[in-house]
Amino acid sequence: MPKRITSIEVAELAEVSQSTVSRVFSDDSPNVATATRERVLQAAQELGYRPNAIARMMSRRESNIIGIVMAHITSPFYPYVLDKFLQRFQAIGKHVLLFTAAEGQSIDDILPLVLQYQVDGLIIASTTLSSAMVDECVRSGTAVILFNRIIKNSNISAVCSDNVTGGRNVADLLLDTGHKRLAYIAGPSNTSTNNDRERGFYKRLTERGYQGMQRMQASYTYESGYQSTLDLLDREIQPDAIFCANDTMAFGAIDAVRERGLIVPDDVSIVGYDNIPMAGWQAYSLTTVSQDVDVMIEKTVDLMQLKIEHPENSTPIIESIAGQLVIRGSVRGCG
Amino acid sequence: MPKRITSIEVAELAEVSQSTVSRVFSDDSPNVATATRERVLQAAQELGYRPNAIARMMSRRESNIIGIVMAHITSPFYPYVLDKFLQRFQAIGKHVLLFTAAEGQSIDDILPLVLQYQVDGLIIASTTLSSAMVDECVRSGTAVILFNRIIKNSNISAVCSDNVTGGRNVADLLLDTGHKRLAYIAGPSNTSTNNDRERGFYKRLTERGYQGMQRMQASYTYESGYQSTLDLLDREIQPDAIFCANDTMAFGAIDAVRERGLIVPDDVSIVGYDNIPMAGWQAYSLTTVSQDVDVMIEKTVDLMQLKIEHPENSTPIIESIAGQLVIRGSVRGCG
DNA sequence: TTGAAAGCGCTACCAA
DNA sequence: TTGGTAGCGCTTTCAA
Repeated sequence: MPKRITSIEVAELAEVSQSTVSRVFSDDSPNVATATRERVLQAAQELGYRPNAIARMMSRRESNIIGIVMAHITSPFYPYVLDKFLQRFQAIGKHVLLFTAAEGQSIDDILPLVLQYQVDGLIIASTTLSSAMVDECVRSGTAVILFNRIIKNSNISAVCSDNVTGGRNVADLLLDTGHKRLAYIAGPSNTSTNNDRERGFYKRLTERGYQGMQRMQASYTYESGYQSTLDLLDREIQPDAIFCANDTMAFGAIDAVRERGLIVPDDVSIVGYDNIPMAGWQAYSLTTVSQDVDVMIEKTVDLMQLKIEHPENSTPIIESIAGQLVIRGSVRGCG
Repeated sequence: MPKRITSIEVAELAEVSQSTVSRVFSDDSPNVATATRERVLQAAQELGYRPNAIARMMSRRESNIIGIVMAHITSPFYPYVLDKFLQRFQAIGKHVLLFTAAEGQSIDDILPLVLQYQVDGLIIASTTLSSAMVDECVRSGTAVILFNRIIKNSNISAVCSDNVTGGRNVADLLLDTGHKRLAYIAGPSNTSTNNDRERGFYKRLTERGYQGMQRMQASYTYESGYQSTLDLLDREIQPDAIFCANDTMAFGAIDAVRERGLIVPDDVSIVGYDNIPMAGWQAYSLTTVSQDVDVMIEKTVDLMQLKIEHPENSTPIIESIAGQLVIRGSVRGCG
C-alpha cells in the first residue's frame, strides 16, 4: 500500500514549514518567495505529492463539488446536457458528483446522500422532489436549481424551456398548414414538460376554434410512440397530423406510419419536441421544437454561481427559455 | 447562511458524548444502547443533522468515491454504460465523481484533479492515458480499470469486448451470405475498438481467401458514416456490403444508400457494431454485433472491488467479453 | 516572507 | 455501553 504523500513530507524535504507548502499549493499564493516556491515545487515533484482535496474541503468548508441528480440519463436529450454541464463546471474548477434516480427509486432517498457531501450546489434534472426535501435543502444552505422542471409555489429556482409556448407554436404550425385531424401523443402525466407542451398545444387549438383533438397517453419511449400511433391510425378518424411530446416518440410515430404503408408527411405529418441530433438524420428529417439547451445550461450555471456566492438572496428565479420551431420534412405544406 | 449542524450539537441536545453520536451514525454500531440511540436519532432529527461525509472520509482515509472519466458521453453507447455504472455503484454505497475529457483535452490534464479527491477507484472509459499517468495512478495506490480500451504491456487491468472476434464474425456472416464486394468504414485509428474490429474483419477475410476490401476512414459519427458511404457508392467498384465500425455510422450508411435510391439490403447490406437501442428501430433494423454491456459492467465493478480490497495484488487482469451477432434486416441472405 | 498553532467534523482507540 | 482524546491533511489566523 503506497503511503500517500502529505504536505508535511514535502515540507521536510524542502526544508520549509508545512504552512509554506500549503501556500504554494493554494490558488493564490502571493506571499511566497520565488526561490522558496521553486524549492517546494521541486520537492513535491520528487515525491509525487498531490494536495488532498478532501482535507482542503475540510478546512475551507466548501467542497467545490456540484451534485447533479439526473433521472433519465439514457434518454437522448440528457447525455448532451450532462456533457455540457461537466464541461462548464470543470472549466470553472468545480467537480461533479453524479447521481441517478433509478427506476422506481425516489429522489428523496438519494438526496440525503448528496447532501452529506456538503455539495456547494445541487442540480436536479428531469425529476422533481418532495417539498419536504426542498425544505431540507434550503435548511442545509445548499443552492438548488431545478433543470427542466418547475415546482410551483416553492421558493426554488429553476431553468426550463418554455414548453407552453413551444406547444402553442406547434398548434399554429399545424393549423396554418391546413391540417384537419390532429392528435397528441403525451409523455408521462407527472412531467411538467409534457403537461406544459400539451397545455400550450391544446389551449392554442381551442383559441383558434379547433375541436376534437385526439390524445394517446404514452411514456416518452420509442416503443410507446410507435404503438400509440398504430392505435391512432386504426381509429375511425385517422389523424393527418400527430404532435409527439418528444422526439423519440416521434421517431416511433414515423416508423409506425410507414409500417402502415403511409407516407410522412403526405398522409400524416409528425412533429416532435427536443430537436435531438437524430432529428436531423435523413431517415426521419423530423420537424420539431428545439430547446435551446446551450442557453439553458448557461443560465443554470450562472444561477448556480449566483446562489453560491449570495446564499442570503433567497427569492427564487425562474428562467424560461423559449424554444424554436425547426422546420424539416415531416410536416407537409411548409417551406 | 444557515450554519451546518455538527455531531457536537446533536450530542449536547441528546446529552451524550460526541463519540456516541458518531457511533449511532456509523454503519455498524452495535455498541449503543437502544434507548441512547433513540435519543440521539431524536435529537438529530430535530436539528436536521446529517453526518458530514467529507469529515468522515478525512478520518477513515477512504472516500467511497469512484472517479469515472468518460470521453464520448453523447455517443449513443455510453449513456447506457454510465447509467449502469451509477446504479451499480450507488447500490454498493459508492458515489461517482464524473469527469469528461472535452474535445481536444487530454485526459492527462484532468487525471491529476481526480486523483486529488483520493478516489478509491478510477474507471477510464473510451480513452486511454499516457503511461506516465498510469505510473502516477499506480503510485498513488488508486485502483484503475480501463473500460473498453486496452493499454498493451502495461500492468493496468481492463474490461473490453472482444472486438477482434466480433470483426471475424462479421466477415464470416458476409461471406457466408454470398457478398462479393466488401467495404469497411473505420472509426478513428487511435481507438483500439476500431482497430480490433478492423483487424478481426480483415484477417478473417484474408483467411478465407477474399481480396480487395475497400476502406474508408471515418470518425464514429453519423455524418462521417453518411459521407463515407456516398463516396463508396460513387466508386468504380460499388460495394454490395459495408461493415461500419459502429452503429451510428451504420445509420448514416443506411441513409446514404437510400439517398442514392438503392435498397438495404437488396442492393447493399450494412452491418454495424454495438447494438445500441436504435438498431432495433423499424427504420433501420440493423444487423449488428452486440457488446454484452451488462456483463462488461458487472465485470468492471467486480474487478474494481477486488482491486480496492486487495491493492497489493497488482497483476493486471484483462477481461475480454465476446459479443454476439444480432441478425436483423440489413443484411440480405440470412434467416 | 515565513513558521507555529488552532481548528474543520469526524472516526477509532483506550479507559472507565 | 459510554466518554475522553488523539489524530486525518489541510487552511488560516497571528507573530515573528
